[in-house]
Amino acid sequence: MNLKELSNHLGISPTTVSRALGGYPEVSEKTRLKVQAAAKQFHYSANTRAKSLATGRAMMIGHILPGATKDEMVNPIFGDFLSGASGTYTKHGYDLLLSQVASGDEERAYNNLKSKGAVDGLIVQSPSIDEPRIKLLNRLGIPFVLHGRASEVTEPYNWVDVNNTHCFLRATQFLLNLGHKRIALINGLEHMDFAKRRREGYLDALRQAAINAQAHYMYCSQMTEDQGYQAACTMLELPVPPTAFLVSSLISAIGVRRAISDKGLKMGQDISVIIHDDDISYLRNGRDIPIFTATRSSVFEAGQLCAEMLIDVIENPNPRGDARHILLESQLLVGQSTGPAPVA
Amino acid sequence: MNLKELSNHLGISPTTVSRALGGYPEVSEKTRLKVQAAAKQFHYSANTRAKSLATGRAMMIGHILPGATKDEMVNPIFGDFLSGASGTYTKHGYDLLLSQVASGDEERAYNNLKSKGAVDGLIVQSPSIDEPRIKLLNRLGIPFVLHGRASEVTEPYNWVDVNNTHCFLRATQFLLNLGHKRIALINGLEHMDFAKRRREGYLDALRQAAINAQAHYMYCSQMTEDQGYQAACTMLELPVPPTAFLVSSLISAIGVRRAISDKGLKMGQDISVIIHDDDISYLRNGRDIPIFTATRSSVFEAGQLCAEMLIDVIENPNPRGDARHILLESQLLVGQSTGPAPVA
DNA sequence: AAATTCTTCCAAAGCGCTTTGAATAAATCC
DNA sequence: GGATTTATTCAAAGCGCTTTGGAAGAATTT
Repeated sequence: MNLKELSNHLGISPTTVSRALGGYPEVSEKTRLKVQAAAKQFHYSANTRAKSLATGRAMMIGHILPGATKDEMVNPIFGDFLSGASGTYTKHGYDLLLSQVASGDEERAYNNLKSKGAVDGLIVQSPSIDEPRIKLLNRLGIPFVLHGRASEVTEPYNWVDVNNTHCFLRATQFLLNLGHKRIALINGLEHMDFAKRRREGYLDALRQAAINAQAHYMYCSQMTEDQGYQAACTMLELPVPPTAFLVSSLISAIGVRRAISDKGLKMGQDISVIIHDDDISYLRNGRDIPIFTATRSSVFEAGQLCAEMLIDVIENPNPRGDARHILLESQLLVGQSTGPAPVA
Repeated sequence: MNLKELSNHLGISPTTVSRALGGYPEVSEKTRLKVQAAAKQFHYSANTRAKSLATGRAMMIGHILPGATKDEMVNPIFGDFLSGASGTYTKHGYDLLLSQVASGDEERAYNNLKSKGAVDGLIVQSPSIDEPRIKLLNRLGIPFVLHGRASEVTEPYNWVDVNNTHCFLRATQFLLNLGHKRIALINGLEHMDFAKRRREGYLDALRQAAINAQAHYMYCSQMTEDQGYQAACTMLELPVPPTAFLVSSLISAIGVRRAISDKGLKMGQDISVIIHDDDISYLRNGRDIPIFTATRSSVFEAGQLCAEMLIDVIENPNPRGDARHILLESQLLVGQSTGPAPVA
């Protein structure tokens, strides 16, 4: 059933039907009700493609899925972030287009997305320190919101980010207050912006406590269970091993826990661990009492916020062109994985 | 730049330009090359909405994201499955529309998706034993492929599934051969089809070995770390605890491992564990030697296969209407989590 | 050389919607 | 009561593309 058929059936012009359904004022209440009833009865809803062709608005937001090959890892936060964003889109009448872009092919892909008129805006995730996509998208004039920030990029852009530096500053201080002096940092890939900021927070806290940072207490890699395990094993083998770990992800921390227990040590007693917890739905950090003491910030909510910001940017483009920002603070939740530094 | 502008620029009619770019034969090689060059130069690519309005094909596949609320868990396999599917769509010129549908609202939502003409087909995931969406989509006449099967649904539908029964039959036999007699099953939610099939495989193997299944050795729940932990704790507290666990997911198994080590036991020695491993990119089951002995089947590949099947269904609708099926077998990989049953 | 077939190109219709500008009917005014 | 508003409704154009049905010119046949 399309507009024409529906209007024929009702004996009303397509114009009026369209207006009645669109909520325009220049149509009497009587006809509006009649039209709405008929639309419901026949399960009529306007064809998206025709509608957006006529209006020039795609009513679609693009998200980019990294990795065209199996080896490129899907970010574990991906699902929950998407879930948050998607709910917001639905509420505002937008749909979500998921596009896979091979790294290196961004320019062509984004250009294409724009010229095809497939999306009204984009969400960009996992920025590196000098994220090149910002410049690219600004140049192409595609509205976008970045989930995270890019320290070295000076041009303006919209972002939603967690205060990573402050999170890790607090987490480190928490460990210092428990008497830990040898604190290790198991972080994400070095060129990622969040990893850089977390390291800064960690280093700031050490500096304030007049403790020298040690290179062999710092590790950067993909945040997998296995990498966490390897890193922790290596560090626990050191002549002077750390007494506490600061871990950038729950998944890595699971590996760290495995290393600790393999070594016959007890987490929360012999070795303390603090993680950053994205509050992923399928990877809850314990039930009542968190397994890991954690700085927590929900990635689901971040998805919602990014989506809302992007819709706002699309629907109310700022004439002055200044960018929107949201900086989230995280909670510091005490769990079972931290305790006073062993006196040994 | 749109078709008209491009054709004006070239001094060629829109018709010819469209055909040249579309690869139709009724255009000379010379003009085709000219057109292609100009298209590249001006970054022209056809407006998706206009194109699909004209052709009647959306060139879009819908995936449904469960859960409009934060409480509904996002399936951990979601990202990798999507990644596999998405790559396949891109290769075939399709895009992926991700839609969030509140449970209970399916009928309206699917109907809408269809009448809006937003998608050419759908992928349906996580079927329950009597999955009602099959009937609904068949009735609506929307092409779809189910990832999984629905035991109690008799009408035809297309599916891609792992041979869950056989996987768990083999896994159980593997444990039996190691001398285990008290084998526990920590499974997914009871109404899920995969959970039912895995239980069947498990029960079949026990029956063949003339072992009576024990209700208190079987547990069903969401497959989270915490649930795995709780279930394992409970069972290890039994007067006669199991000597081996069969676990439906790597995530639950991480909880099981935690329970085992909390109890002061050693996995692979005191207690054996076999899991089903979906080979998720961010949750690799160890590096060289698997941590957990596992039945492995890549969900990334399943995504690819579902996508290919759906595109085939859309592009070559079977006049006889018979359904397509792919049944995948999994590998049984031996890792560090299994060993002979303790003699005690 | 005229008739026929290809080859290559184009004008125009149509996909299903929104929206502008105009027309009609009803209501208000002087 | 005729002129002017106001409230409703509609016809038609247009969004950017594909595709049908020709048309013009070149190549082939008789």
